[in-house]
Amino acid sequence: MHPNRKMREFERRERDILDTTLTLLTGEQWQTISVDKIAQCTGIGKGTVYKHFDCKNDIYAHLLLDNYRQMLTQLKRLAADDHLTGVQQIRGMLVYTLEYHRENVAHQHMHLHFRQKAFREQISSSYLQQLDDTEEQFIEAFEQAVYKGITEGDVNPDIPRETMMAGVSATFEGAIVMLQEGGCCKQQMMQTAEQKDAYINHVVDYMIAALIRQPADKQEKR
Amino acid sequence: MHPNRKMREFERRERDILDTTLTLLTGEQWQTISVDKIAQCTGIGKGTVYKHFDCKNDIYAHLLLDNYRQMLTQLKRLAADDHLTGVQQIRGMLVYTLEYHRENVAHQHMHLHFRQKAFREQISSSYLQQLDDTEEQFIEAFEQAVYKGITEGDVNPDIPRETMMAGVSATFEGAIVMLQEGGCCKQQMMQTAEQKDAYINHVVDYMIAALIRQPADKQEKR
DNA sequence: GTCATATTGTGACCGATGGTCACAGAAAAT
DNA sequence: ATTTTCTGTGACCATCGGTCACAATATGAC
Repeated sequence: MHPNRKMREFERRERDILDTTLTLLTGEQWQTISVDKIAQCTGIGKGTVYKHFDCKNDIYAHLLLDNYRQMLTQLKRLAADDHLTGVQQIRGMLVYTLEYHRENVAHQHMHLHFRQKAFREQISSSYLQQLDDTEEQFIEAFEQAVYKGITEGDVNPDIPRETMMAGVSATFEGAIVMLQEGGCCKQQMMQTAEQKDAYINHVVDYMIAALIRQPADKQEKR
Repeated sequence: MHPNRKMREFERRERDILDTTLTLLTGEQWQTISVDKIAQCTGIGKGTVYKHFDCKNDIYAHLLLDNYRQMLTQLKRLAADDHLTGVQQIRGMLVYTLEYHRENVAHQHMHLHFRQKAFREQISSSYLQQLDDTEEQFIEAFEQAVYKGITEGDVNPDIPRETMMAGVSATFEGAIVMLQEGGCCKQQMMQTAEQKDAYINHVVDYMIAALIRQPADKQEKR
């Protein structure tokens, strides 16, 4: 009983650290939050934090992983919903994920941090692998919906899979970058929630259109 | 004569700092390069560096600006080339810029750094403005080519400008992220130059096709 | 209840880093 | 030759991520 209780307390402590960090992240940037501050706000010593995480960025990685898993659950739910057509599933996935990023600025920053080589190289390999695995599952869920769309005759089956995935994932990744407030040159373009919503709709329309369009080589004259 | 000579030496010194930094960047990441190291490798004192740049990241911003301007020159050259159709100009611009990122890993990292809110908030406002201005000019050159493509009947004029630019810029921005080695989940997908080249071609095809395709709403059934 | 042992939390400490500034030394002016 | 101006410098500071010897607490034996 006792060792079990200990373990639960240890895990509760870890949750505390993560929750505290999340709270701090609503008010300031990751870079300005020191480990000492996290420890103090959690009400523990700095050394204790390092009993739970190997390095500062592992805390960040853990939070990101939590978010990824939450999103993945929703994506899988969409993929399993047979009331929807493939294209509707695709649209639902894209809109859900982009809106998630829009609503959760801290997550936006985490995601972009994760794309930095230096960050990926520093976090524990365990976190790196889990994060990559989860992203892989995003893609699988998406491709499943695409396949459904093809069998239903909506998605164009002639688009090479590489071209399609290269385009869609790039557009998606870029949209997250562009959704940042002041994250791009046209600062005034992405301030209000309405503007961001409009942007999400445009970009999703663009991606959907790319999936259902006729093959490009019949139209383009080089 | 003397004050002039002084000024020239001062500027030469600045070039030295930048060149040294660029050299160091081929071997290690920006985060692991200390200002002290830059100063020592340039053969000057650390304090002198801060006579030229207000903060460490300003050096990075200056290098990025140099690259942006170099690219802009080429884009403008393409936009002014009347031997090319609008679509050819568009393709040239996209391929050139993406290949520039592919060949210049240091620039890739600079560009992604620039997308981070923390970085944009720290660098001098002068650099921020110049960088944003230059990006704005990228878009102008691109839109000029698109307009040419429309008048030539290749680019679909019915695509709402917002949808088009939202999609293209997102795809473009995302492609840069994806081009990173180990920058995304499928590590093995983007290692060799051939793979990256193939990726660039796919993603450019995708973007071009998006510009010349028929309006989406006539195809999609919601 | 007491002592011995094991486990876990802690904050002083370390090395490194970005940034500052008083001052030395060179150049210009007189 | 002397004063004045200006520029380069590195010692210095504050901060931060990370470590570890030790303290505090829990566990177990008798």
